[in-house]
Amino acid sequence: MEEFAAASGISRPTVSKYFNNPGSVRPSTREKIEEALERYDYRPNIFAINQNRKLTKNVGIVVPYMADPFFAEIARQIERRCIEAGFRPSLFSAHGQAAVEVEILDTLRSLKPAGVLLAPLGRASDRQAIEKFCTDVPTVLFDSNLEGVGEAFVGSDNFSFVSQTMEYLCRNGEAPCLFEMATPANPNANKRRAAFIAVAEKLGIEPHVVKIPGEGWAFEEIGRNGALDVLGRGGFPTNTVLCSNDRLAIGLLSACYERGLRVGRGDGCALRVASHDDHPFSRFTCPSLTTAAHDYDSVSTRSVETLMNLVEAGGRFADRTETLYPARLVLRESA
Amino acid sequence: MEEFAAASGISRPTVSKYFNNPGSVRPSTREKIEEALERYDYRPNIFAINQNRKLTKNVGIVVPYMADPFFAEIARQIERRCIEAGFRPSLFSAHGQAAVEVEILDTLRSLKPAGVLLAPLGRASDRQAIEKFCTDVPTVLFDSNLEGVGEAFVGSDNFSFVSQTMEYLCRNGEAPCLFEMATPANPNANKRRAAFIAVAEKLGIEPHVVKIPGEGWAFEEIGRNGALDVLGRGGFPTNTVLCSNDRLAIGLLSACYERGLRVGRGDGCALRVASHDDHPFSRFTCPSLTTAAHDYDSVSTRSVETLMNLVEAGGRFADRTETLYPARLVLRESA
DNA sequence: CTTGAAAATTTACGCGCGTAAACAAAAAAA
DNA sequence: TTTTTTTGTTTACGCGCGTAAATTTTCAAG
Repeated sequence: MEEFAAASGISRPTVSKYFNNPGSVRPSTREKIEEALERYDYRPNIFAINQNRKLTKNVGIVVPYMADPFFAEIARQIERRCIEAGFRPSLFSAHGQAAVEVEILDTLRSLKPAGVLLAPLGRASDRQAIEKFCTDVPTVLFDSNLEGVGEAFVGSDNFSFVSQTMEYLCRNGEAPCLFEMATPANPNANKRRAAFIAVAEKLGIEPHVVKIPGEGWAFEEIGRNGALDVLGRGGFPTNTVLCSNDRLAIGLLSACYERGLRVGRGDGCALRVASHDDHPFSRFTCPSLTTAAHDYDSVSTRSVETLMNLVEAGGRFADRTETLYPARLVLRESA
Repeated sequence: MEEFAAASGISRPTVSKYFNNPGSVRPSTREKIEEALERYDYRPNIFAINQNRKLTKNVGIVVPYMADPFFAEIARQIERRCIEAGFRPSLFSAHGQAAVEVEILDTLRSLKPAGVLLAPLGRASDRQAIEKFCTDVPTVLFDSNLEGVGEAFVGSDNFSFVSQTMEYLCRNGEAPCLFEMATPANPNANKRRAAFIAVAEKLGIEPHVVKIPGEGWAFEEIGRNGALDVLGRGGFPTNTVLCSNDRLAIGLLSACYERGLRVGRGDGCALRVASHDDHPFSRFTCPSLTTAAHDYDSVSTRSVETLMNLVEAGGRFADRTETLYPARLVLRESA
């Protein structure tokens, strides 16, 4: 930087100031620096920068399971918005394992990030470890909420998801039963079940819940095996099934196809199937899946905005806010 | 570190040596340090470390499209192996965009990584930018090869993929046509077409290639639209279709379902469909997809091994090696 | 033209560690 | 025990930058 400053005819501290915030120097000197920047391709050493700055421009993004395209997509959007905001995001996936999640938080700590956007594993998470982390590093939770943990939460309104799919299904046919994992990994699943029961009560229908066994994040496999089992034992209690999430539904549809059970809302169909999330592959299932879509855009935008505000506020909010976005019903062929 | 060294009763340079390589100090002093490490939870500052080390322990992992679970999975495996080897991997996705790929390489440069594992976008890549990068940073290419770029390549043997699926299909029914994008993003697609033609010649069958339009990485959508188009114009030239990759096949199966075309090898089936990659969702398509599986394990292991050797060799190999792993045929219901 | 604020410059320090050199101590070999 | 080798210690420097204080220059307003 010493040499580069000499070459541009500006003093090093001013050049340093420029790289911190190009707008903080006089336009004439800014031009001089940027001219020199085109002649020599100098770039400040990121390690030296981060060593001296009290607050780095790093942010961590942690998702529970990157092999789920839903998380890949939301991570992508969040990543870009962070870059646009002038930060350097680092992306991590817990790969469905709590131990890895803790490991990531440890790695993150040493990166001294200005803030972290964390979508926790949920039930499986080491809650204590995450709480501890959040007291050290300004953290915004997204997608999946851990009550009271982190400075804020941004996610989807599970009640909106379930009420929309249920009302649609009830309007056009038999009331649905809920198809879900017995011990869901994700807290959203619990909220969806609660919403299912509440909405059923409101609509005056009986809340059948079909619980299937399984652990981990191989939801398609779990959904498929569970559905094969249910179908083998006499089938579902209703001719309409509402899946807790799309990945379970993908497994269910695969099982129905294998059993020769026609899914859809037309004549000759034995079962209607709907779900939640609008997984990127839901358009390509057979039949295509009627589902409730996340507002990816709002969630990612708001998550990043919230984190930026948090950073500016010095890492703490007076009180923990929860922002929930409603679903958008996507009608396709399965129901 | 000064304080920690004092607390452990060892000099700072020795403690520094310990963190560089715990085995490089005498067992008795190692014990002392690790004892102190349990009392105080000291961790060296990563930025200060990287600033001073000539060679960092960082490695970059770059994939073309993280929302493809295939890449998410292989990235996961590579990531873990790097950690096991004592390195600090950073994961990046080009999200299908060449500009982002170049941006990533720029970011990577400033991380001064010991090495980089790069799965390039392929045809869309800015070849010059990548070549330039590879002269600056020791790089091993994986999954998709750019001839002559990087110090080594590790991937799958496309000929093995195609010959296995074709021989299987021809043994049990009509010879297949190849279903592929007109301008494939990935160089593997070109190798697979070449293999298709070569194997067809060997088997004495006519090499029908059905090319469909489309750009980008939304393969399912492209496959679906292409297939709908083909089916609308009188269908495929044969009753057996070999897709260039599973994601196209997922789109094709979706189109067939919509058109009421029964896919499979049994009676009453109009079409057999097979493919390549063994995409994580291929087990859950309707019908489940017969395909050729990558040897994930070997590719990821070998990629990391190769990079480690490269780093030890000082960043250059005498000659560029290409390691190809054969496919494993996975028989399911679609063919 | 004067005045005062805004912006640059000069000078200087320190971040937390790697690393080299010279030396002392401990362990292994003779 | 003595010699050799290995391992630690002491001392010292520098990496590339952020940042603070004191000073000077620049620019806009009066």
